[in-house]
Amino acid sequence: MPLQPVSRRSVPDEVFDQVLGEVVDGGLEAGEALPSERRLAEVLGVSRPAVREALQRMAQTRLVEVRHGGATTVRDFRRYAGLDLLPRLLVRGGGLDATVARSILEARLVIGPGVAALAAERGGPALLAALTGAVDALAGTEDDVERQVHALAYWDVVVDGADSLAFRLMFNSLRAAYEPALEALAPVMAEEVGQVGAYRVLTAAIGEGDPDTARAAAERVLRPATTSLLTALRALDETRQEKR
Amino acid sequence: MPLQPVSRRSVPDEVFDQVLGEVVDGGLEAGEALPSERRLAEVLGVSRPAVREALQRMAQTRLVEVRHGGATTVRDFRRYAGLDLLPRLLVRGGGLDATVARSILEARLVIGPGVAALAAERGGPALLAALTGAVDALAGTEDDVERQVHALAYWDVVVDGADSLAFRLMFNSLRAAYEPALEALAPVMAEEVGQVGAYRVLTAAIGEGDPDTARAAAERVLRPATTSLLTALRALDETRQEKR
DNA sequence: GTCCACGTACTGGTCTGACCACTTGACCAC
DNA sequence: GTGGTCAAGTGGTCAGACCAGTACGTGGAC
Repeated sequence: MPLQPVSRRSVPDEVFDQVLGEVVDGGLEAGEALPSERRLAEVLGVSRPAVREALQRMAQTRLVEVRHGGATTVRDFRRYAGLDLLPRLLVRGGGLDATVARSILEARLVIGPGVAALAAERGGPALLAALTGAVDALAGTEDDVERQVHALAYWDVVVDGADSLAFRLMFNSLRAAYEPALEALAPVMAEEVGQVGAYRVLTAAIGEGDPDTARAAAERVLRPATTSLLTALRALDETRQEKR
Repeated sequence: MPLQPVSRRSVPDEVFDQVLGEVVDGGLEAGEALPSERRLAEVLGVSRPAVREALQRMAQTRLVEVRHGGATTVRDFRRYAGLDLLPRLLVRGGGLDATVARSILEARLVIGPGVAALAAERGGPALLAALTGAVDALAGTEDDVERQVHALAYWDVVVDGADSLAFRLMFNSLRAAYEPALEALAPVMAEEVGQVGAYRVLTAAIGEGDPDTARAAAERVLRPATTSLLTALRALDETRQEKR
């Protein structure tokens, strides 16, 4: 049995999550005013510093605007929130949000080839060696979860090779959304991470230093699973429509 | 003279910025331990809650790891930080960081066409109308700063049309990095935002609903300025090399 | 009557000091 | 060695106080 570290949620964490939930799940509309810190503290049965900490974190994420002397108001997260909010929006309301999942798949399909092209442009022998190592690790296991971990590590190397901070940070944010669901996604991602051959082709293309070839190879890695997942999501959506 | 709202930096803000600076500008390496909250409070001459608030915000950004009972340690921001850190990294150390600026331009060139393609796929007459309105606004001014604002608003509409939360959040993060420097960038961006014709072509392509045409049109909008800016950045870099 | 100044009652901002909960590492008994 | 114990240091939380800024009603000046 894989023992898990016990999770100890702090009081401000709890408050943060509750307020966040109200904001992203629609309990509080944009422009609406939050209760005062004192009032919130009273209602939630915690101290004011705890509430304060949570609200400051909300402000940092651009989800609320706090004005000294005035009320703290909710901002439109669709308009202002950053990519770091993605994990939270993906699991909105219990299960995965199909719309959000779709958007992540689409984004991946756009960004992956772009990063691969940059990596091909900039990478040298060292990058090729690192990629080869990563793909060997991928080939060395049969377990779907492990394969996903190795595939993620592979892309990590690609992003490093692209030598782009913007893409690196994007990748970090996307990974933060992806990793928690990694085990649950094992069955649906098996198709993709099992294609060791496609990864080898991509590796060779990047190694050759030709951006266009690398772009195409990356698309060949990502496209199949993306398409079938999008189809599955659409079917799911239609099922839901019928239920109404 | 354009009066600016006075900036009232709060104490935790100040602490946050200082610690953030230490972390991203290399004063503190990844893995290193921060001074204790009490010690930091003493050294900075502020109360412990103020320090605490700042550190919690650092933790939220995945820049430090705080462990109850143990020391707070610095994490590797290149590996864990999200896209929301981009603005801060762009202006590292006084001026713009050329490497980071380059990466943003490259990312823009990858994402813009991708978003345009999605918008073409999904948008209807309403999107076309909104885009036309945005491009008309762009055409209606000669001022380079205003043009940039309108171009940004235009892309905002495109992103809306793509109906993708992931791209929307990415756009928000990138805009947060771009907007503060908007005025400073007016001269170098003039070339791009002055090409009203290219925007009209893009608008028409999206309106027609053909993803590939839209992708190509978006690239024609973004490519020229991207290329010349990248060249300029490279030249800048070489100048700096020679100075050494 | 209209308008503006002002006071009041609220909001968030900050501090102090205390105590609890947890981790670490040294020490000690086995 | 192994495991238990304890003290010291760390973050976690709280209560209460006071400062600083904003919103709004009320009054007086015109």
